[in-house]
Amino acid sequence: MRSPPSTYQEGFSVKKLSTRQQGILEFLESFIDEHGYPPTVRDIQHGCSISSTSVVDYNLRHLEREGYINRDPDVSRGIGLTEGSYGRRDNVVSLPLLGYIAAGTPIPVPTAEGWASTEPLDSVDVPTYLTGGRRDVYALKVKGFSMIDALIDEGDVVVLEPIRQAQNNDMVAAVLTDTNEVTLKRFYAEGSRVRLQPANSQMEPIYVDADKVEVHGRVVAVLRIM
Amino acid sequence: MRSPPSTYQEGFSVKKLSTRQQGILEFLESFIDEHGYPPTVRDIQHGCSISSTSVVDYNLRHLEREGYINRDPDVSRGIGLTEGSYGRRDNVVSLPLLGYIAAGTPIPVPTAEGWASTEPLDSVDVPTYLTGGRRDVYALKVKGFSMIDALIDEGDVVVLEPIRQAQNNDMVAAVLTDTNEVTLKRFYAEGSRVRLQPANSQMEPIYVDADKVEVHGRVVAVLRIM
DNA sequence: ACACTTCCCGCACACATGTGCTACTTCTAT
DNA sequence: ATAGAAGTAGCACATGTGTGCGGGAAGTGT
Repeated sequence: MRSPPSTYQEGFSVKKLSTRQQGILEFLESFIDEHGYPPTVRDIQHGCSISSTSVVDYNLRHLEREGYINRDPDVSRGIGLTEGSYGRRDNVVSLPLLGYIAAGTPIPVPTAEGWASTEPLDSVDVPTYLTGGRRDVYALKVKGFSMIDALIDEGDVVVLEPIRQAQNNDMVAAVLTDTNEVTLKRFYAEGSRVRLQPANSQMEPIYVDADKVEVHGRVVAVLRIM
Repeated sequence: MRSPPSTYQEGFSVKKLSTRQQGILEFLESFIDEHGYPPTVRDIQHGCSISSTSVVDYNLRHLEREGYINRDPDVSRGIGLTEGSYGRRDNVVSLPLLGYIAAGTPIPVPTAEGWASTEPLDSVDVPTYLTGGRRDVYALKVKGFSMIDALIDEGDVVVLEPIRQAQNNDMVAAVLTDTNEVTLKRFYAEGSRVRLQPANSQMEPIYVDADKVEVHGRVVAVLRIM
């Protein structure tokens, strides 16, 4: 929200904003938040202790050129934050929390279809940049400590995109059909069998026949509250 | 969204809206959605094919009296939908992304005060349940792979609450003042010295004098995009 | 028919508000 | 130093915009 459009993933190519521009941006945000409509140039002037409307205009032009805001010319209060405020609900998506997943102590898979047809226990709001705009994404809560090897701890929430066919190196929720165990591992297809690789070199990979494994989803994000 | 505020419960007092008022309400909604700011009386006039501004005003008064909208008198575009559109961002908060943190390769701490006075590089929207409503929370991006032992991977974003005094077992961002290294570890006070404990039993803890350590923040959440 | 309410119309006043103009200050690089 | 760029200041003009006023049209009950 504070950065020009696309930069988040890459690191940040943020052109520096002057203190005043930063201040205007913050004022803009809180004003809209408080009033429900954008401020006028003079609102900004007084709110930011600026002595002239033209200075506000000058800096607003700057902010628009840098992509922080949109302006509608000749329209009173015609200022909008680019990613902001109004569209912000679009930056959050509510995911169904379908159940628990663990490695060591297997949890029975509710239905043959996996969690897909399960009633959600709860729901979690996550920012869209975590899901990358994918559809039908769901969340599972990690139970037990046996998946520390995958950098995932008890209580973590994993966000999964439902897939049937994994690519190598994907971290997947896989069901071993003969034992009905479900586990989070990295996936590697090796001929007729599949290697399920922990992330910790201290632990041994699991090898199973390809037809004994069902991939239910691929982990796209992890959330941990400590 | 279409029903008047509190009166609805009681039953009756719902005065029916005229077609025109219904239309104005819908126009209001779509206009705000499209432009990011409320319409003027004249915008409504043209948008709803009304021949006079006073008619719009008349109906707006009506809508306000019935509780469908709020108006700020003498303020251009000072119209707001009561239940609407604006107040639903309470479940997301925008945190400043203040910089990087790593264990192995120490990164110079910008100022003696830590990141507190640093210009944010970017910002990250996170759901409020991750911060637990704490104030002054900030985010750091993890650089380098040397913190896998703490279940934290390269590129993860850690959310920190600024604290000066850590409790045992807290995961903290700690600065070793003599080498100016900053690291994420679990914190244990042991007499006059401090043990900074990795989460991996394969790795040795760091022992330092208590006065050689500055705790800057406590990790309250971790985000990982895979 | 009558009064009465609700709703509509056109207009115009007063102020709100975006923007252009000119001049001045501060910063920055040569 | 010095020139150019970036930022600040004050003002004024044209237009945007909320609101009030007199009056008309349409429904409603008696």
